[in-house]
Amino acid sequence: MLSKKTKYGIKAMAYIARKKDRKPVQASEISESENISQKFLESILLELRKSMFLGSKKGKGGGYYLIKEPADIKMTAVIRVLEGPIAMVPCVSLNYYEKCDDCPDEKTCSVHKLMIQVRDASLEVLGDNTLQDIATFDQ
Amino acid sequence: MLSKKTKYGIKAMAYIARKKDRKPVQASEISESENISQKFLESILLELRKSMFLGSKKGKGGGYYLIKEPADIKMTAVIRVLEGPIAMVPCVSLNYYEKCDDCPDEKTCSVHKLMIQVRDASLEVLGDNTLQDIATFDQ
DNA sequence: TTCAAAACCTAGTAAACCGATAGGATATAA
DNA sequence: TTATATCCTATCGGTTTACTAGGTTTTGAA
Repeated sequence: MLSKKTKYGIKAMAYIARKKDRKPVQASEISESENISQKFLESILLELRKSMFLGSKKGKGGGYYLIKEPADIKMTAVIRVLEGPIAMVPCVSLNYYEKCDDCPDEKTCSVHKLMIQVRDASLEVLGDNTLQDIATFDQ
Repeated sequence: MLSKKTKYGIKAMAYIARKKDRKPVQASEISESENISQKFLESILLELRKSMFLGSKKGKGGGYYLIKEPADIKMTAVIRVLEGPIAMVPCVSLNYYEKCDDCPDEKTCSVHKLMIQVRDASLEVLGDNTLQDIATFDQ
């Protein structure tokens, strides 16, 4: 299951991407428009800024803005930062690999075998989609 | 992330499927061979029996056995019973659908759009794989 | 120079979930 | 009758989740 944090984070980035001008967007505006608790959203936007997806400006007229073009932001990257591994099992994760305690041999593990396939399928979808793709309504 | 429950459940079913004869397999044997806490495994096997994947026999020489052929058990079914929805967001789930509180319109939701694709990709993999496929070592 | 608006930071917290464990009751084959 | 196995209920410590509270700091504009 996707956490609310990740869900809200994606929605927020999509909201910012949808704005034609590149002026900073305030957390309060996103919070209202997307029905997200403002304080919670603030912490998420902060994290996205620290992960170099967003820039920010303090004070009046400040807010958050995209650093890169929406078409250059892969959803794999966003999800990895907010949610963590894309794989459903650590022993199959490319970026967060961890050996299972119980499993003596990954090569003969039935779960491993299956989850590799699921990972690859998810990776393909999430790697193909950019923020641009999901932010736009048309098509 | 896949829960240990699901992981253990799949491993246990694969273990049972791998046995050539169809004699009941004891929880203790699976627990030892697959390094799973016996009590925890018991509860999982029980659940799998109640969900009509396994049959059981009590007393000496008892244990658990498959009701259907491994080739007829799709991994989608197993995962749905043990883990719940395959979709990463309830609003995209086929079997466990739930509307999001925050989302006024699914058709214009960027997360929805993306997660539909992920769901379909996962569904294809898990629907193609049967217990037979993942239990066998060869290939 | 003051004020208000915004991001930024730290801490806490209630509730749910997870991965077990405990302690038996019940059924069955030998 | 006994050992063996499933079956059942309850509990529990730890972690995570989804926030909330209560501020500090920076900045633009009046």
